[in-house]
Amino acid sequence: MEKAYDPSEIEPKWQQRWEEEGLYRSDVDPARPKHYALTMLPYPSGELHIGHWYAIAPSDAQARFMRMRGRNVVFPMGFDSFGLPAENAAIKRNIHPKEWTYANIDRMRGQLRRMGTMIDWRREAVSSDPEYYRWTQWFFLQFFLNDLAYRKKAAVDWCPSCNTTLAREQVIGDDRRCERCGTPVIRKELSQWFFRTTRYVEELLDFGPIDWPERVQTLQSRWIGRSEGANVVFPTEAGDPIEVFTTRPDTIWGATFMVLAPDHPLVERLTTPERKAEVDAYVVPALRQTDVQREATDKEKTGVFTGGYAINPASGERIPVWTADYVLMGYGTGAIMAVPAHDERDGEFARKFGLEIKPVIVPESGAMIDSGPLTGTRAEEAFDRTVAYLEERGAGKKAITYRLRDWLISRQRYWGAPIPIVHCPQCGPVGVSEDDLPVLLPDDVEWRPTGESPLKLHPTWKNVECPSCGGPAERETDTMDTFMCSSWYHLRYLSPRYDDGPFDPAEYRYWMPVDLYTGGIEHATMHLIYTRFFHKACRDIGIVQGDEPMIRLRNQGIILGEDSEKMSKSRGNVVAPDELVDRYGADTVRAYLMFFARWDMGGPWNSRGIEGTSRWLRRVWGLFTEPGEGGQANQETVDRLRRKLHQTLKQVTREMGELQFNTVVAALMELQNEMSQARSQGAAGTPAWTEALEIYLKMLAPVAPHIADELWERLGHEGSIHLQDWPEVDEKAAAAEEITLVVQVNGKLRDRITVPVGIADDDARRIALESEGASRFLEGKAVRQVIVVPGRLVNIVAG
RNA sequence: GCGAAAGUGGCGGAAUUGGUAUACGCGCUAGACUUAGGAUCUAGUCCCGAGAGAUCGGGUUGGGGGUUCGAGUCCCCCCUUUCGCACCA
Repeated sequence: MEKAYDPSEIEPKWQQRWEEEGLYRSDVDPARPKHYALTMLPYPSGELHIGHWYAIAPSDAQARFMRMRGRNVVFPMGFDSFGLPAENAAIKRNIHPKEWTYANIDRMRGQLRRMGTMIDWRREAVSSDPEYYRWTQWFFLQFFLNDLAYRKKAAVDWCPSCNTTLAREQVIGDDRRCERCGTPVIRKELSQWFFRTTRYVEELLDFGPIDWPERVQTLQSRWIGRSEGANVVFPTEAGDPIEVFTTRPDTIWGATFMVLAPDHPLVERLTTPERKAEVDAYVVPALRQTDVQREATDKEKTGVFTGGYAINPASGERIPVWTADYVLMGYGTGAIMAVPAHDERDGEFARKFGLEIKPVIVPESGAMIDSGPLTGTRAEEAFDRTVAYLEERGAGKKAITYRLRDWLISRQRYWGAPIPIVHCPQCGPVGVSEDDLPVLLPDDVEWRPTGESPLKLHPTWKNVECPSCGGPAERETDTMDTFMCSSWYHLRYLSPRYDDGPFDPAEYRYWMPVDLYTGGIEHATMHLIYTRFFHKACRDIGIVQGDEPMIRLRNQGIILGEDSEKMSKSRGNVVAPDELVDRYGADTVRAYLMFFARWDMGGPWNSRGIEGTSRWLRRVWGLFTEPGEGGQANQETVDRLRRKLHQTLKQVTREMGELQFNTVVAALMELQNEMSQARSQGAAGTPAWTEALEIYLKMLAPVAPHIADELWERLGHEGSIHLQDWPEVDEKAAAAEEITLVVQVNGKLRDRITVPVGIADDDARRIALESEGASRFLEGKAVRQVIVVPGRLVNIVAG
């Protein structure tokens, strides 16, 4: 009696053997076409959850498939290991962030090995390793030297009690209090480092060279937020002109007042002495709010009159200047011309405060009225003619504005890559010499909450000589945003221990760009814009080649809990992959994750559903280990087996390429059913049976790599199945000799007739008309038309 | 409010892109086999009606309308759910 399928026995065995044989090592090989399969690296939060499995295991299957298709595939892995959670966990558990992080990495690395992936662990990169962040710092220096990094003041949320900067998630409640001590936060201006992402806006909007989901393209486009319009200058009575951006310059004759953002520098200068008290009383609390709060649409409009007046450069009218929080300093010029007749928000504001509303556009036609010399201009010309008019008079010019702002990379945090800058009283900010990298993050810091950045409080760390003049100077004590680390990890994977640069150019030339990048949609606007920017910036500096880092992107969906709610510890609906692996084995978990839902959609977990996948793999095991029934198969059985086999191969080949994993597994289940049936009809022992067994295992190999290798060995093969070539479809075998011709009368199904595959249209038509099912419904009716769809159906139109 | 995606049996989902709706799996029903298991195997399982029966007829892809010989698929209107964005001038 053969042994039953026992994944707990075979899986560790094969994992060990793969490791010993170096089966998944991938090296540069110019003789073979490469395939760089990349999946987003995890944050070492503690342990791998089912969402990690969902992202990684099907990606691994696809990479394995590509490898069998003849590509030299690299599928690397690493950890995005800097970041705030390590500091929070450290404070909560009184353990050093480094210790916490590396313990988690060890644990998660072990879990990843149990998954049975083809990860080449020699290429592992960990972003908090000095040999990694040395190069993160190096990239910063390149940006600094090439005018892509600069410093400016920017507001942060600040807790005046803890005396520290708070990240967005550390500020809680509508009244915006510090999560630790409950003190209301204030906004504080600090000098911080920015990258010039805005230099690349236009190129970032071009998705032509890459195959990315529409959804991601839309999200990025909206995030970048390109608007065409005009900048127009309004003189003021106080002297300083106000510049505004408008997408509707053609409504300028209807601009009856202006609004400045509360933090606009001109608010103070335009405010008249008698209005000052009221303006101050409005502006100060307004600035404490977040943009999100200020931008809440359902909120009633508020604002105050500054007492100042501007001149509308088109109409020449004297119009009042207000300040209101519905105008944002961060967008456009931080000031607007208000056209209450044609802008909903301005209209609402004007009605509330009794300001003049002057229509200048005919609602139906869009033509301009009451607009001085341009009165009567048709809608199509309104924009261009108004801009030309304003340009002639030096009052404005065409302009494009973007929502996207430069990337703020400074973090007033400990657990991150130190910014490699020295502040010298004589020379200003000076880059650390490349030879002195990495600027090591010291371990001996006071990382408990003291109210200051740990690096600032370190007794000696920040004291250095200026790299330029040699005088006494201080290190920058801010660290870098972790998105900086994750913007280039795909490059470090190529040569994680390379010492002469961030990556080995030979490896780069062979492997880049990434051919398939998989990961969650949640990174659509941050990571995926930053990494594209990073690549383009590096291209212009001369570090990398090509316009885009990742050619094809695909997103997996989210697995919800069994209650259809988002998984969370507090809800108690978290699915633990380790328990599933203990019970069913990694192959079953992998296969079920590929089967239970469309991969790009995700959906609620079903703990009973996995039984079906488990059953299937046990049946597959039986197919290979139980002796076939006696008897001789007839030709029909053999033909049917081969037809199903090659049809399945064709489908699986196409769908693995398209990442349609659920139907791949369904097709393999169907073929297993067909093979069981063929065996009971005596097919075992025929050449077709042997062919079917081998092709079956090769198709199974990417999905369930352990059982496939085990059964491959039991078939008597030397060497791993994962080194085999993907089988070729035998089109002849796959082709059906007969088809089912569907007969419809007036579009309704009336009969099904088996006919030869290449049947002539006339014959199909005749057979359909004569069919029993159709003739029953044709009695007493005249046939008006017969539509023949070759190889499919005949529709008889009668009445 | 704007944008995107989705809505198919009791459930997860399939449908070669305009041509047999409900593949595959879960669950359920009945039976077989038992060394009684979280086992395995066989048959059945969209709804309604007729029939002892193999079958036969009708209906069905959130709702309504349209295009078409033919619509789950295309167009219009509406409803619901999920996810983004949210006063962007």
